[in-house]
Amino acid sequence: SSAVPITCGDLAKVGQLVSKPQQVSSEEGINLEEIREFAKNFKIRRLSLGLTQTQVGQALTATEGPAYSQSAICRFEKLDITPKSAQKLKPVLEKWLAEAEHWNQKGQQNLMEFVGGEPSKKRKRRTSFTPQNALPTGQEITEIARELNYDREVVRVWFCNRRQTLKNTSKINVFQVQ
Amino acid sequence: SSAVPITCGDLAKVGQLVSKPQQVSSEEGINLEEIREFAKNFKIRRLSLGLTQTQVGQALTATEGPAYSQSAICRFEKLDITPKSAQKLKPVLEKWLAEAEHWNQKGQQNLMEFVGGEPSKKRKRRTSFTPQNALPTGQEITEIARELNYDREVVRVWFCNRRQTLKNTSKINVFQVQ
DNA sequence: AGCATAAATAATAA
DNA sequence: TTATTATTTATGCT
Repeated sequence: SSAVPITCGDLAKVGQLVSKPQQVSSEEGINLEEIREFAKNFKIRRLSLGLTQTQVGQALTATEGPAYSQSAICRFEKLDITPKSAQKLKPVLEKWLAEAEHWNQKGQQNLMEFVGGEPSKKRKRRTSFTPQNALPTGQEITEIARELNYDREVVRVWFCNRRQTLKNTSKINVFQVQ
Repeated sequence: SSAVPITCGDLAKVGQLVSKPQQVSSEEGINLEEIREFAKNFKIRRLSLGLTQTQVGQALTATEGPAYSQSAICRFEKLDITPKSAQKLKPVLEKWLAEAEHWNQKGQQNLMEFVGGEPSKKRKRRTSFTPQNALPTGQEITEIARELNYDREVVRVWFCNRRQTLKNTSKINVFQVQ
């Protein structure tokens, strides 16, 4: 049988390409294996610093030129990104992370300042729902799921997330008590 | 004024005690600083293996005697646990993690077998909520509004706007269940 | 001592 | 990228 040509255009992602025999993108001289290695390490180092993808994105947006979304960081870590984009992003992340680690050496407080987050940002207190504004009971969820023809778990999570969205956007906290 | 005695009984947690001057629990000879160090490292090593607290808990439950809940692992990592409990849990976690790392060396597959998770467990496909015209009914809106303790009109308009947006952008009008 | 689930985080459909 | 769904972590409760 004839060999199937491997299309290696702009649309293929690093994660898909890296497992192929030739690990160096010939045309552009991009070392995919190196990128994979870095991506894996980046995640571990990020977590070691206790940073979220969102924090990294926001900090990069503030210091580097263009905007870096949480999704972008996520996609880089998962290698769900084209070699060209990865090649461009890698040095930016590398430099930033090294600097972040440098500040962390000098103390957690310095890192947080560097990242630009509120140093005292505390987890929101868990809300206790009163009977008046309680989430739908298990039975009600089941019923709604049936009526909407959705999986019960999907509906449960939807209510969970929906409440969060509403809480975040409305100035009035309809769900009682912080 | 008289000195306030620091109560250091069974109810105080490692995280609270470790910042105090005396870092060795005198009565029981527990080195709190060592536990803190280990807890921090444990988390990083766990994440490096790509494991969740739930996975660790379940695996421990399967191999070691008693049950270890996700909450238990979480509380250990956050040091929200009494010195006595921490002291008891530490060697168990240490031994297990070392073994997990050993298997991971031999390949990701081996680790997953050791952990006991389904190797092919894939993230659930993201559900596309595409409300068709008939959904939700007036009664359902009333119910949802009541459950969320929101004004009915607010909810109705929200769905109206949402449908409108979706109608403009989506081709299919069928409720899709993934 | 752990369950239920709220809050936070990661992943992804569009 | 944005908006928002799914997953993971943290915690109120008893």
